[in-house]
Amino acid sequence: MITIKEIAKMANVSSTTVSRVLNNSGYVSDPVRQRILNVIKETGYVPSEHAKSLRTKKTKVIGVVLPRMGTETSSRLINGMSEELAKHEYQILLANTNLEREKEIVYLRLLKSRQVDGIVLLATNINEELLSEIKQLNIPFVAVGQDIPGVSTVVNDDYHAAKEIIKLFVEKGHSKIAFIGVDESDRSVGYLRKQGYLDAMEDYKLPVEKEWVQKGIFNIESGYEAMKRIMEKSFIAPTAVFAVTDRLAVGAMRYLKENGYSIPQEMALVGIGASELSMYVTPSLTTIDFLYERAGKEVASLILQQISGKDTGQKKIQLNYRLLVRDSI
Amino acid sequence: MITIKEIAKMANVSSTTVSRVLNNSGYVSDPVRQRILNVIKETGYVPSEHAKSLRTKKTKVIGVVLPRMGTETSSRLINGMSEELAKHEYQILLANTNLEREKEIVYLRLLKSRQVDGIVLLATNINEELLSEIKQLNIPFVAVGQDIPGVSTVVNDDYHAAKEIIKLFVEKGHSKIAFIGVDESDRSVGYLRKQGYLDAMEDYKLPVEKEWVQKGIFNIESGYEAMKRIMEKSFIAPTAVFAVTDRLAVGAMRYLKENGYSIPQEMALVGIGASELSMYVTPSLTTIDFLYERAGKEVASLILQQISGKDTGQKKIQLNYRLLVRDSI
DNA sequence: CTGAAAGCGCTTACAG
DNA sequence: CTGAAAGCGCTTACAG
Repeated sequence: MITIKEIAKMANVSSTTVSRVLNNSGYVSDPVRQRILNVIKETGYVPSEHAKSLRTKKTKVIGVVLPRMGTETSSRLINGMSEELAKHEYQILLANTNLEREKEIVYLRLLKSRQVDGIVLLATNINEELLSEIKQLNIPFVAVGQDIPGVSTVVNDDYHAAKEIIKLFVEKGHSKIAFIGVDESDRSVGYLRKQGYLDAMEDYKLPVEKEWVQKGIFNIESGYEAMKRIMEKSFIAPTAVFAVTDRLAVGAMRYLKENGYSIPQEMALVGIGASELSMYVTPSLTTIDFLYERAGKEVASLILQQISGKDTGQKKIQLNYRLLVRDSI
Repeated sequence: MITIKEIAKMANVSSTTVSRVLNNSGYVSDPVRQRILNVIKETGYVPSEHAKSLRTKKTKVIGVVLPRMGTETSSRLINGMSEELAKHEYQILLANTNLEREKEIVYLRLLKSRQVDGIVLLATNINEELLSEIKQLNIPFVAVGQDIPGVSTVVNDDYHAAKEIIKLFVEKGHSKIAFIGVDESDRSVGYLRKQGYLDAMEDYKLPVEKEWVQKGIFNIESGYEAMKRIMEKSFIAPTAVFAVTDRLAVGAMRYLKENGYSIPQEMALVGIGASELSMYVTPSLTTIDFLYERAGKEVASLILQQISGKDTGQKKIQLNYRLLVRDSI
């Protein structure tokens, strides 16, 4: 590794001066600047960011803790973020927990030890330990996807999105509406979407049979199983199903098709997520698009604000959604 | 930021000793070690990786330059990589070019300036400038997806995968086989897959009508258009189509369905990629699964080997694929 | 078993 | 307009 000192020697100046041309700070005469620039080009010298960070206390890196790569949600979010961050010459240091919950805390610490300028957490759930870790982190921080008390967050409006779906069903004439959810320890997807469903049903004074409310995990197969339970166990068969994710909905759809139910005539179906899949299954799935790229940009702006110290305290941003009405209803 | 010095003072020892317990190196008496450990826990002290890197010249970070987040390919690759890297406590510093080609070089330099221990490039194409940049990078480096001369690479066996598909068609009794490709400046997807098609056709002494060979870009819409051109312009209609990506195949499928062709009876269809989509379109798409998670792990191992100096020079790894025969053929 | 000191590669007052 | 020197937070010979 070539250093600033060597460049200085080669250009017959002090490292101070080299530093000045590197950072465009202070005065440097034109001939000297040219000389230095030439040496830099010839040698292909790149200054060490570590030494720089050590002095300046800035790294231009944002740490991102995420549960899993490759879900459309995280991909879209990260795309949005990295686009916005790139404008300000920030980069992303990834910490992929691969759904191992304990790793969240480990990685938060690791990122801090790397002196990242800020941390973004794509949160799937919240627990006491995580919360207290976040508190004592004491660096710019934004949580996405879950509303964590005391910190800035960007969340979807899960509750109203769910209500909107029930409203759509009712407008289409449905009154027997089943529900496929996930565990409520996931506050956004599990709890809030379910609450939206239950509250909307109550608003419309519609009964909810116990068997209509089933739970899966985040994959297609469990949607299939949940739908199966609904159809096999219900005393009164529903005419519509709201699944809290597209994958669950697609699983439900597969069960229905395999068993000869026509969609949407015999059973209407709605998911959430606007996954690519939802558009290409047959019939195409009615779903809700949360604007994740947009969310990513918001997150980037938030954290950048905190870093620059312009932040006026804790912010809660709730993003809009779009209802995509397609053939499954 | 609390530093090692302050810890030392609080524990009434020198920073040397603190460093020793931090790194489990050298001798430290048990009582002293306990005292230091306690102070560290109380204060929540985390050592600065920058200062560390500056001294040790190691960062435990691998830079990854990728064209776009969120394609299944890159997601699966990164998942594979990050899993393997995590085992060795390495992290990933992301540089997302968002398909802007000039950024590749910019990011390679940036990553180097961040003293990453190695760089992985998910390459979409190669040009002279990029090549010479890679040459003078002079740090552990692995390219994925394109065979770049002079460096270690992990690539799919695009050529034989394409041949395999034609073989499958022939076995099913087809002889009039059309092709939807992409621009040949993409050596793997564009050139090699096309070459595989052409060579296989020649091997079987099958004619290739000029109109049967069409080109799209990497999206569904262009597959639709390409299929349309094939059907409208061909003097002799094909009975089978090989599209070089699943998205192109899905587009082609949509055109065929809209225009009343039954699949696979009137037209057989095969893609490449094993995208989630391919499984859930109707009919399900026959495709080739390149083992991307596996590729990610291989890449991680390769770069780790280079870093540890155990590398025995340039390596070329060609990954296996699986043919997934489904309903579209 | 423990510590003083040098040094990693930068930046930044300060002095001239 | 330019440079000498201190210092960022660590680690590591070296000495005791």
